[in-house]
Amino acid sequence: METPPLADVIINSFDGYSGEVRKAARFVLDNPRDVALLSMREQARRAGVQPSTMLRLARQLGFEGYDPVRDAYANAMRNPATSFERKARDQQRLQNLGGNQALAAKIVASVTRQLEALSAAEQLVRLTDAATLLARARRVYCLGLRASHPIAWQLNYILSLVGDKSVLLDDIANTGSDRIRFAGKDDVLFAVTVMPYTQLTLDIVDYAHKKGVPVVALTDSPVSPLAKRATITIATTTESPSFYHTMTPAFVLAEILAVLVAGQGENETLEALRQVDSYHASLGTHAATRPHPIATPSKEVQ
Amino acid sequence: METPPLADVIINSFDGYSGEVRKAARFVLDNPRDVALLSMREQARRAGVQPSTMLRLARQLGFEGYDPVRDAYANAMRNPATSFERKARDQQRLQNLGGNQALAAKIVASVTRQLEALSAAEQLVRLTDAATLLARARRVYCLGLRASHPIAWQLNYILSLVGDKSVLLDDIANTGSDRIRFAGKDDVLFAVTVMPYTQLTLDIVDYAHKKGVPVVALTDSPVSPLAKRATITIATTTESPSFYHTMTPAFVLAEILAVLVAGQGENETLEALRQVDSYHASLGTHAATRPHPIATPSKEVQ
DNA sequence: CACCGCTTGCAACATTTGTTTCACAATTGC
DNA sequence: GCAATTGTGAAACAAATGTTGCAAGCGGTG
Repeated sequence: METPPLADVIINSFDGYSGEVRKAARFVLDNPRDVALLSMREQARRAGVQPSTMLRLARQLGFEGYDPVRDAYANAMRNPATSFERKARDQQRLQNLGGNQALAAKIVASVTRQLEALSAAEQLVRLTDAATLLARARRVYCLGLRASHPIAWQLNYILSLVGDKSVLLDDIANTGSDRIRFAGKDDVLFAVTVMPYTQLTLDIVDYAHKKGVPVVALTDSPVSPLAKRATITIATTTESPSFYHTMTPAFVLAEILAVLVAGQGENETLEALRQVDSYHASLGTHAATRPHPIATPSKEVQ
Repeated sequence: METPPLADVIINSFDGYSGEVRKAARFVLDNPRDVALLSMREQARRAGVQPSTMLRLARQLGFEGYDPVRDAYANAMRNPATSFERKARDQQRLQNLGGNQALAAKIVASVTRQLEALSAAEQLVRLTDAATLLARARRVYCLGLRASHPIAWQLNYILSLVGDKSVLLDDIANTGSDRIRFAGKDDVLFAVTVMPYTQLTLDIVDYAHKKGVPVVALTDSPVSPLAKRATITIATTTESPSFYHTMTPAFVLAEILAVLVAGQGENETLEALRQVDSYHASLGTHAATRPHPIATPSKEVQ
């Protein structure tokens, strides 16, 4: 809460208030957090004012009652990162939009907020730890079924660009997980699942865990069933304003993880990327948007 | 609130809890701020749990009632360094730590910025227009190869939850695109590719376009080769501080698109979701975190 | 099968909440 | 000085809150 929501408004019209209302306003200005955390009556008590006075203040600020005021302060505390003004602006725009566009905007806003949370220090530490573990592994087994498939696939895909040590545990004819048999202590199993947890994923993780294979878990909670078996657990959220949960935060995490792992490869990574390029050039995989993609292959790899 | 007050305690004894209490504990873990800001009953509602269960959780944690718990969380919110200081501190820490964490943070920041741009007005219009087109289509063909696979797959997956009109143009033995032969004017082809554009994707889009099949293109530029053939083009960025471009913005767009399309299904969507649930219940696809998932199947679908 | 302990949902409880109402006091204008 | 307006305090209200107690349900044991 960089600048408390109503601070400006209150300060401007403060002189217009009288006696008791000023006391109430002072309290709000001085204890913005308490506005959200305490009941109105309790605030009145601490401000040395009657409950009615609190209400009068709220009304003078243009609100229906005191709850809207508390909500405003509560929201400011919920996501300290984004400023109140911006939120207000977004809110404003939301109301001007149609239902579908509003929903779309809401989802974007929600996901954005969740992404911001990913850069918390502990998360970064976990990520880099996991990256190190994966980078040192002889083989990386990627496992993500159903809704978690894109995440596991993405990690495997990027890792496959820079080497051949990644194995995607997915295949037709129900043989997808068979290769986990060859995993050992020197390998790592990267497993993804979120609520409702896919039973097969848990089973495979269980199997690997019993065999002593280190597990990097990407899931939705530190108390997820995956976390129990995991050496390192990366937790993220999946909440969304829509009927379907979002896998986007997990998706970025996988991308970042992959990039970090690849980065530890140094020279081998560069060499591999060069090979990928010439390979695809030979096969004509990509449309030729220009003569030949030679320089800085890094940015061009798909 | 860097580490929420009771997080450790809850995580440690989580396995000892049972059923409903776990749900309550999950909520507390996932929404620490709401613990302080909302009434217990409201939290119970959001956690999908009886108020009594919240109380039982509090008792199991060694508290007299639930208010002490809320107080603990409230205090944690009162004191913490202001977000500004915290940001500065995080920044500081980032520089002290390895370059890997800095890179991770940079990627997150970059993607976050790109996501914010997605809620621009025109984007939203394009999205909803595309959603309407897809919703009205008899059949939706999803096409995304190589790096674009997760995006096409995700759209197809979500659409498959709520109906059977989506077809993923991907298969083994190089037969992935064969089914596009059956597409006509009443269908829609959803195609994804970004630089460097996959030749095969362009070819298939070309084929469909010539047959009069409307095309919704998700790509990285309004002048991408895809855009030329498209009825509606949704453009996004793929830039990333790392060697590998990010597919995350495209991924959210696909998720949102899917949700919007599903939303236009109304009753059929709800019915389909119920079916998905009972189907998976019969097969035991998901781990049973509780006796039986009855109410509000919507949130539980994976 | 009956029994057990344990968990879960429900309805009821006394408080506390935000709000309304109204009488009284203070202030203002004439 | 008096009337009118405004500000204040206290009591009363319905609604919502945290909490309690109990009955029904569950799975396992003898």
